[in-house]
Amino acid sequence: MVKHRISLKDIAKELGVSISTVSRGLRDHPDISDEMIVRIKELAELRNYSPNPMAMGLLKQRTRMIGVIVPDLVTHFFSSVISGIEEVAKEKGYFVIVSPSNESFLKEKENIGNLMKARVEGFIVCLSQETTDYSHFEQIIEAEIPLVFFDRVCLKEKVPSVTADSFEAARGITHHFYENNARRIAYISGPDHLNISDERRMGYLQGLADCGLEFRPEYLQKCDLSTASAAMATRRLLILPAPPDAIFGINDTVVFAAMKEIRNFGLTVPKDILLVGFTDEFHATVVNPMLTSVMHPTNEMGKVAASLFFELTDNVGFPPKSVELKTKLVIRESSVRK
Amino acid sequence: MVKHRISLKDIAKELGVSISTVSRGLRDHPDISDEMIVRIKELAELRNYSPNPMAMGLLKQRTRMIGVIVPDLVTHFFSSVISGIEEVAKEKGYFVIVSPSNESFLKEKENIGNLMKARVEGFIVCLSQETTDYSHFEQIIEAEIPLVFFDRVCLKEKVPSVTADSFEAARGITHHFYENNARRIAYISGPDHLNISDERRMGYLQGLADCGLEFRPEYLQKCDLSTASAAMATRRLLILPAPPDAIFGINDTVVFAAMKEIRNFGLTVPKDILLVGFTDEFHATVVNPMLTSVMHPTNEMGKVAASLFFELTDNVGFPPKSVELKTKLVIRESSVRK
DNA sequence: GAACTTTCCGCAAAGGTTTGCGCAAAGCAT
DNA sequence: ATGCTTTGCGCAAACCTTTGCGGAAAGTTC
Repeated sequence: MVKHRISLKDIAKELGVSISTVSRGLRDHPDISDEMIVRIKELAELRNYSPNPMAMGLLKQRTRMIGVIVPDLVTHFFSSVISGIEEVAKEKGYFVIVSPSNESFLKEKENIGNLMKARVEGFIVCLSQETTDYSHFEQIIEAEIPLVFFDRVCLKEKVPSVTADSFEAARGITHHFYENNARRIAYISGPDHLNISDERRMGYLQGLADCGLEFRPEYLQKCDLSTASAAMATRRLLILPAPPDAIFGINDTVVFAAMKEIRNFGLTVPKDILLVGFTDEFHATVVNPMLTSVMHPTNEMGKVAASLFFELTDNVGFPPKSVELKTKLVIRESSVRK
Repeated sequence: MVKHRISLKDIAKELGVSISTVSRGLRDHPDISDEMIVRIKELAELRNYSPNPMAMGLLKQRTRMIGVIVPDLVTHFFSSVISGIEEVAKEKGYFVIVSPSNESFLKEKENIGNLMKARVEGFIVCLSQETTDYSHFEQIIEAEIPLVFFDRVCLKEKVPSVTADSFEAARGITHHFYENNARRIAYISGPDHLNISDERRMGYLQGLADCGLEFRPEYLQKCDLSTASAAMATRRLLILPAPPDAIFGINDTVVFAAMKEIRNFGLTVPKDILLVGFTDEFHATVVNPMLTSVMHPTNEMGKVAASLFFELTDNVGFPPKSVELKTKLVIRESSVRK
């Protein structure tokens, strides 16, 4: 059992005053004399007093905790978004509890249930790839608990969100491929219901149309964001009679897996196939050749998500905002033909 | 403000019984009749009641939260360790609050201060690379709060810990290099005060001695675990009059940075330089050539750390345990010469 | 000197839950 | 009928902090 922690009662007893005097003294209440305030603060400091958040929480019905649900931990993308969230949250005196769903719908629901039980004051969420049923979010909305989505979002008419300009980014990639003499351009997508999959697919189609290229269904392959299924999607492209001469994937991890498969096939990047990813992970510059990728303003995404969150507590009843941040294509070796 | 949550009082009022009856009924107390228990549970379920953790916490001085401090989020290593911790913690009805220190001593201290304020029931910690002053941990020990270290550890005589067999692993790497005809073997270390740095260095030295190779100080370069300093350490090796023909690094991220530097230098792996890393990240199989690395039983490390944590609450006063887990060298292209 | 005002404290209720202990009613033994 | 035991509840204290409001003592005004 933990040693007894110092409470207002202990301070009060030692100073020979009441608990309410100590409580007010620590908060510079005008009813308390300056002399008394000094005595109280000095002793509190000496005794290493800090208020008990459970008592405060019980009284004010506040935990000062925000639940953040991400589908994956091990990417710079999410790490940087979380950093942005924490920066804004900390300014407001809030904790962030990160709960990875590991791309599992059931785990996502379970995490939300657990965080509800822990009485977090609200949620900032990026959907798992399996999530198509949003009823667990409807319950949060129903309970009037603040909720914000980022990157992979849903219920935009009810919940504020911050995303990236995926459509334009995918369109830009397709243009970039075309400008590097690629004519058989493929896209390895994720699950259809994810807004990022769909927006990138639409951008890809628009890009093809822009360049006067015909859409070929066999050049649009899906995977479930695992490296194994990404490898299989790549294989399906490579064994085509007229395999693609350029491929982009829904994120860098998918493209890393594609890169392995291309190499296993005895082909080389960029000579045989141009390659581009999304999210610009650290390893984009480690792999050989270095990977062209779409850089997201991830830290800003986190900050915007947290700002939207705090705006919610101030502005109940306003229509939810949707913020779209601009991305940038970082061109490296993998997508350039001399 | 959040809508009113259902409390025992509400259930009691609706059933026309007392709060203590409802409280006991929900817990199958023998003083409460079976009939009453059924009525109470049915209504609680219908009203979606869940106990308020702040009230419980105030009463029992428990938060059911464990603070987990890791130096870095974006590696499969830490992600998998955290998974192991969470698995055991969840079995015990506990939450895990993950606080990354981002390899910063000050951030580590701040995180601990914040988690103390949040009244987590204890800590499971992996040291930041900057940590040489352990007074913030001494304070935890002093307060009789459970504390366990993993991977990068300190205060082993006071605090239970779980590590990997770094000495044997480094020794094995050195042997492996030797068996692949490397004779100028280098090690890119981390900060000296980290046990993993030191143990791997000792294993390296032992391995050199085993193979009848002379230790050359210029083949032992240090970095601070950032990719920039890893690149510089690599450069210092490459510009030597007799540069190494094999290099291993303290972790995969360091080795990925080395890989880039070697390529920038116009050299190739493994033809010119054999390469090996630690922690066997996912990208070890993406990079070309695929990287040989030391695989750690990370999920088990997490489970052992959490088990040690819960043992602490049961067995106060016992000498702290030190568990060392076995690693495995996964041999791939980067360290094999035909 | 009396009446009124100001200063600077303290009491106790409240948040939600657990639990020691008390009590009324029913059951049982003599 | 009486006395004892068992059953099945309820009361209220406790955890820690904030805060509305009350009150004693000092200060001010007439």
